[in-house]
Amino acid sequence: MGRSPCCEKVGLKKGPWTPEEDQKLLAFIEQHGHGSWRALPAKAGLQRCGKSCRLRWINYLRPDIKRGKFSLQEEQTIIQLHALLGNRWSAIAAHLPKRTDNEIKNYWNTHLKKRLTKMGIDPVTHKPKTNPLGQPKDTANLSHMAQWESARLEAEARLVRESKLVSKPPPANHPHDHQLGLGSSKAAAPAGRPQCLDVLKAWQGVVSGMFGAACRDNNLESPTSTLNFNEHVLLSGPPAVGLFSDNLVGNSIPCFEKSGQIIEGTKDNLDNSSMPIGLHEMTYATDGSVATWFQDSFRTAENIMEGLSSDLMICDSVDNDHNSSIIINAAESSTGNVGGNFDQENKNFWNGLMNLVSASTTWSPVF
DNA sequence: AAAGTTTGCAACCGCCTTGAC
DNA sequence: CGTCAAGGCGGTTGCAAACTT
Repeated sequence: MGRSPCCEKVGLKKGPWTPEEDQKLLAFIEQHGHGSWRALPAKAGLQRCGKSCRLRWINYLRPDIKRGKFSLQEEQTIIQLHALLGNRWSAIAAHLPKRTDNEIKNYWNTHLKKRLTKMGIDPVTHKPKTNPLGQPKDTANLSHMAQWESARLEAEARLVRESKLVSKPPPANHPHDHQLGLGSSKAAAPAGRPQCLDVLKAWQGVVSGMFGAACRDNNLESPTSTLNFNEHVLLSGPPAVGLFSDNLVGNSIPCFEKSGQIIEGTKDNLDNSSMPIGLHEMTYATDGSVATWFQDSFRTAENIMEGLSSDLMICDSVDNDHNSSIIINAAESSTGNVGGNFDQENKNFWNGLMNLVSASTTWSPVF
């Protein structure tokens, strides 16, 4: 005994839609709206079940759909949200205007999941994969990943807490028009949970908590537990403090500006084996000895903290292949703790640095 | 050029939630 | 409160196109 079919399927067409069918459906909905999907096919003269019509409209025919390649920002958003929400595609789609849940799901399965796997990150847990001995494959990247993961868990806990306080959902922007975020219909929704929750904002709150007032006041875009710094633009607009790095596809490296003075940090500078940072020049290794560069950059940052507060860092990616988290690794280097845990001392350093930046500078990104 | 394999994605399937009664 | 229909969602499949051998 199986469940009875959702609609009478005898004689109904299945498979790819023809242009004629598309035209019929489009014309009918434009004229009458869809109303009841079950009743629509007969009215529109289609030999399809209502469910099929609905899917075709939602995923393909709607006029407000953006098709084609996903931008880097969209990719980042998907990965970030997936880290927070898991396979709640409709909730993820709610944060990506003009993209359908089906398209996002397909893109995840065919592109992003593979990319994370290639980077040694489990796309399900968003944690570094382990070898048969239970050790992470890439210990150098473990510490900050662990921290992201910690922040992610904190974000989820925060979501739950906040969800008990929020009662007024923001307007939905997705054609499915259902609850967002953790409100997915398949989620185990606790009583009083809001219908819509901006998980990215909640996440940003956690990140700002981690990185101090500078981040908190400057609307930083949030990293996820899954990715390294150099996949993120942790800056959204002036006044701001920036961490900037090259991304996976090797885009040119942004510069920073303070009081009209452009701080050079372009690819050309890097290619010339030096990276001017404010009044300080940070050298780096071109031969792949990134750790050395981290230490150098950290010393520079440390010097800044000790008295040169008028001008501040920030770092950049040296080598795409290393996918490294500059600041955290630099902080680790400061304590001889490279590859180890990002401990309280490092956190204190980081928070102090960011507070200093916040107090003394106003930076603007220059692209 | 042909055969085999992989990839990308549209569409389907079945389960779940919601709302009306 | 229970039942049922409809819609929504996520997992999976099927197939065409692209790629490799």
